[in-house]
Amino acid sequence: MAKPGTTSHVGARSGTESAETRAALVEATIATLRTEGYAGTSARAIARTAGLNQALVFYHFGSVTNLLLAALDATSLRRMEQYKAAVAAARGIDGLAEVAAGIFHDDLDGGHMSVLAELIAGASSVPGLGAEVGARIAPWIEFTEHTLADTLGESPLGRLLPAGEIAYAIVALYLGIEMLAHLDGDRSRAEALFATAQRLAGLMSALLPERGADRIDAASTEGSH
Amino acid sequence: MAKPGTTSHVGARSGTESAETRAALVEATIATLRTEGYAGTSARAIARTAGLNQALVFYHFGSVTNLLLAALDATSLRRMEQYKAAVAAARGIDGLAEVAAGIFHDDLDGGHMSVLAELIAGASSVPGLGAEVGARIAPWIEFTEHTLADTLGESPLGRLLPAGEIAYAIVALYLGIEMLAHLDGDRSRAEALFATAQRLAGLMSALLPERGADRIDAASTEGSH
DNA sequence: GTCTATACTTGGATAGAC
DNA sequence: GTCTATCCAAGTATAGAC
Repeated sequence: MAKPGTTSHVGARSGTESAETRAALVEATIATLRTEGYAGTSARAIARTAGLNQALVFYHFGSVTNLLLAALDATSLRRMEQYKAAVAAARGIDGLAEVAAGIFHDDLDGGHMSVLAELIAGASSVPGLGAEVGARIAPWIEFTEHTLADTLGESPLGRLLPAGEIAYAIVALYLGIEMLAHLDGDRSRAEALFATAQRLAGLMSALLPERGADRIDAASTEGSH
Repeated sequence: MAKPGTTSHVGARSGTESAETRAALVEATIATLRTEGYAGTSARAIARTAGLNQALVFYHFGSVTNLLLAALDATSLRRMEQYKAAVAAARGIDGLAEVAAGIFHDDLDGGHMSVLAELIAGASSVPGLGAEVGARIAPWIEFTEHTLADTLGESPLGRLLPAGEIAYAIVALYLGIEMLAHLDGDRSRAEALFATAQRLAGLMSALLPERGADRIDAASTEGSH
């Protein structure tokens, strides 16, 4: 059968307009997910947002679920790049807290985290979706873990806390905050929380040796674990 | 019009079987939400689980959404009672961590938290649902806040941390963990996290004065804030 | 109060014209 | 590659018999 959608398809042809249509559908999916939620993101709704025909969803992606995953991949990629750049520029644990707060704000506005939240939400209905979404979250936990290890790796606190578990907790917390903020449309509590986190991070950084502050570029060459 | 469903309805008649039917539908809703997820919890699916007719959902509750909220109310009430009893019996911050871990385990098995998570998930589709669910989460944040204040209220840590924000964070974290654990069906990471939390709480309680340990019954009579 | 039957709507997915 | 037209499944909700 060889459905076009799944992953690659033609896609990599010369400069065909097909790629543009695919991209437009992906963007429309993100926008629809953001404004209408998971349940409101049907092939018809996506096509309407994109100003395209509903049948194109199935021609290019095979199913709505596949398009949903493609959309998640797209935002994840973009966000990961931005996170990495922001984290690389941050100094110490208080710098990280600042980055987290700023990015949370961006995410709520841009709806990138919403896409993930909606997909997690909808994952319980479609059988295979949960595992697929889970696989796409794993890199975020790893990224958080590496960032943590690099920031407070050899400090007393770093030795006390298992980085993997803390990373898992941070991702879970971030996700939970997003969902709560999404519920009543009230992001003030979430923002107050990030403000407090920044304050506490400031306190902590004063107590800790400023590891990672001036050796960011050396991080990848270090094998100490 | 006076739809039967919304909140009260006849309900409080003598010993009518109507109440039993309502209860059966509520229980079936919880069970279905747990096994099929939000999207799979239709009036038909609920009725099938209950061994009843689909039309009864609308007769007794007016709409599926109302029944969903009734189910959330039911589990919330039950869980709140269990939480309060468990917390009242706990000693100090390490006792609380133990309670949290045990209850998390129960919740995953019993699916009480799943109901909330699914409803939060689905809330983005139905217009008014988000606010309704949010209103039902508020008591949990308050409960957590009171518990925190009572446990480490006058300790140095208690003075440093704003209880309201930490409570908000804890609820968000708990929710996020539940959603992540639900995703891939892997609860081992979550349980490892709770084990670590217990270990850390043990460390902290050794450093803090054991406030709240022997004055739980006096908590409600205290006005100090 | 509970059932059967059904009207109405929406969404996934495909066939086939262009 | 994109469109129109259409099939089919599943869901909400109501009417009316019992």
